[in-house]
Amino acid sequence: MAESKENLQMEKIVSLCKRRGFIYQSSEIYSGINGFWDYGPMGAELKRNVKELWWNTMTREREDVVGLDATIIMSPAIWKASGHVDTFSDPMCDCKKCKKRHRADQLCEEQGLTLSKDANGKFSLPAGTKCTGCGSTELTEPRPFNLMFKTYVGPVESEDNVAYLRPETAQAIFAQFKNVLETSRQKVPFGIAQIGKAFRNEVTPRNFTFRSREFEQMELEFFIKPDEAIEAIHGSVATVPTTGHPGEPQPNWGWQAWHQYWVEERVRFYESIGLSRDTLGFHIQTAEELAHYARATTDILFKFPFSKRDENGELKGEELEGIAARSDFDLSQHQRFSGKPMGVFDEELRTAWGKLPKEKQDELWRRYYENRKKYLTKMGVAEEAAAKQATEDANGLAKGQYIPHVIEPSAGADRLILALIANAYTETTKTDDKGKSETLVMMKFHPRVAPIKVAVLPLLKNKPELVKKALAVRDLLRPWMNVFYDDSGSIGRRYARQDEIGTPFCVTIDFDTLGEKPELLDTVTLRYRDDGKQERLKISELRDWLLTRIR
RNA sequence: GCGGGCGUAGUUCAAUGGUAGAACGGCAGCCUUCCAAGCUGCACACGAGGGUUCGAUUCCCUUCGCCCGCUCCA
Repeated sequence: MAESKENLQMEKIVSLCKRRGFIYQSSEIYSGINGFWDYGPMGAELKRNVKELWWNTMTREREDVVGLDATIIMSPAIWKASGHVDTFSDPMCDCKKCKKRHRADQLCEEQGLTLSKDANGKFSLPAGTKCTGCGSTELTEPRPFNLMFKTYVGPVESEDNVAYLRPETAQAIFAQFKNVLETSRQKVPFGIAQIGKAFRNEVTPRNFTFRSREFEQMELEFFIKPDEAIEAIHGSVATVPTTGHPGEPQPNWGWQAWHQYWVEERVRFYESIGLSRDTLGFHIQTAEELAHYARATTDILFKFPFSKRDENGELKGEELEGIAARSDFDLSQHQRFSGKPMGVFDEELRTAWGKLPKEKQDELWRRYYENRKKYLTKMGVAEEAAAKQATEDANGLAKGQYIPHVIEPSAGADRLILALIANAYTETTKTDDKGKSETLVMMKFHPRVAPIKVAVLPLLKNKPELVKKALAVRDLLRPWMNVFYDDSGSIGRRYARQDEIGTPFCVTIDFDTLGEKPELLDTVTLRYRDDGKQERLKISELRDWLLTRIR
């Protein structure tokens, strides 16, 4: 089979990843395990840099976001409240004739039949269910496709002890929302950030690490006031342009402004680590695609070599991150399921509410009531009970109480790593004096994410003074950045090796460093990765020169 | 999970029913005054299990993994 260009490109990237120690297949000596990948020495550094940059950008450099590091296994009740237990398990069956696969529940529904489920949770198709593809009734028994990894807590493997490896990190943030609120001295609007592993038993892991069964998420849940509260306090909700960064957060921002803000903040982040806007794509989810509780979701895409093309032949891109406006769905669910209040009290709102004209109070009360009732009835609460609860909630709003709404920028760390690798991968063809050409690979990582920041190289290995001086320079820089020392082979070979792992700078200790030209004593050659250009720098200035470029 | 293709050093490839070669890469030494120079030496592979056979890397089966297409992607 002829392989596509995109496929070849990915194969080259996969092979580079292995050859240079970025990514290996998990358990490779036992012929691997589908959907799991390990990071080698270079990959581990790259990933650390990315996670640290995300963490710093999202928490340490902001006043309004704090961190959390929660467990992977949590109470199974969390996954009932979040809806994962129900929606993450679809019964599937295959047609034995035409091999088409169906969702058993959908298949039955289409034919006016009901999928039955016995006490053990085993599904079975009613007699006469036909394949919609070929009409055959020869279908396999429905098998549940559970996307959550299951395990047992404690020594007894019984249904009572079932627990799940988290399929997303977000729920832990919601579950700990009250604790964080009470111990962090934050007030809405504020966010909770978390980086951590998540697990999904994907039907088909594909495209190298892009869809893995074990992966790492970098998620922010940013809690904001409901628009009704903003309107009560500020008179109206700010309108911001639908394109571009809306600027510094303002007190009168509603969910739309905050959503726009986070989309643009995240794009700035990607730009700051080397993914220019033209390598990214955007997908604004349509009303049909949106989850029922979501108000808007914008996906930030990266144009991978394996991405599909649109009708104009342009790469469409694959999701790196989704920024979702999730209303107050998540905290509401946990409030209902746990019975613990998830609302906050807002002094400012209570004061402002009291000063509102009656008509305004009524209008906001009504809108909040309708939203709450809509949510409750959607979740299967009976009409009457929903109306009662929504009334309580709206009365609460009038007293300064509400359940915060959420803007959720949720990024995949491993997808980002793969994007950075694909983006950095550059081939150049070099022809030597004899007309012999060869292809050289260079990883053009942004210095901020590059696994190794600088390589220190003595020009020659067999001159002890050069080696000694080079080791001293290495030791000078080592406390400040990831430095690599190399003295084997020719200098050109060592440069090429560094190019292939994406080291942005090389420092060469030569005879001038030792004072062959007295005016150049204690200076070094600084060589740039991307263009091979060189300049001379004083050793005394080297550290600061590098630090300004790798941060 | 289904269908198709594939699986030989780290990588890219070759050969073979009688236990495998190369290139590049790696390591060591010599050499080398700036972009994969040269010389010498060394290490490293038939994904796993079973079957057929006197003998299997080669043929068959199973399994694991990779790629493509379906399916799935809350």
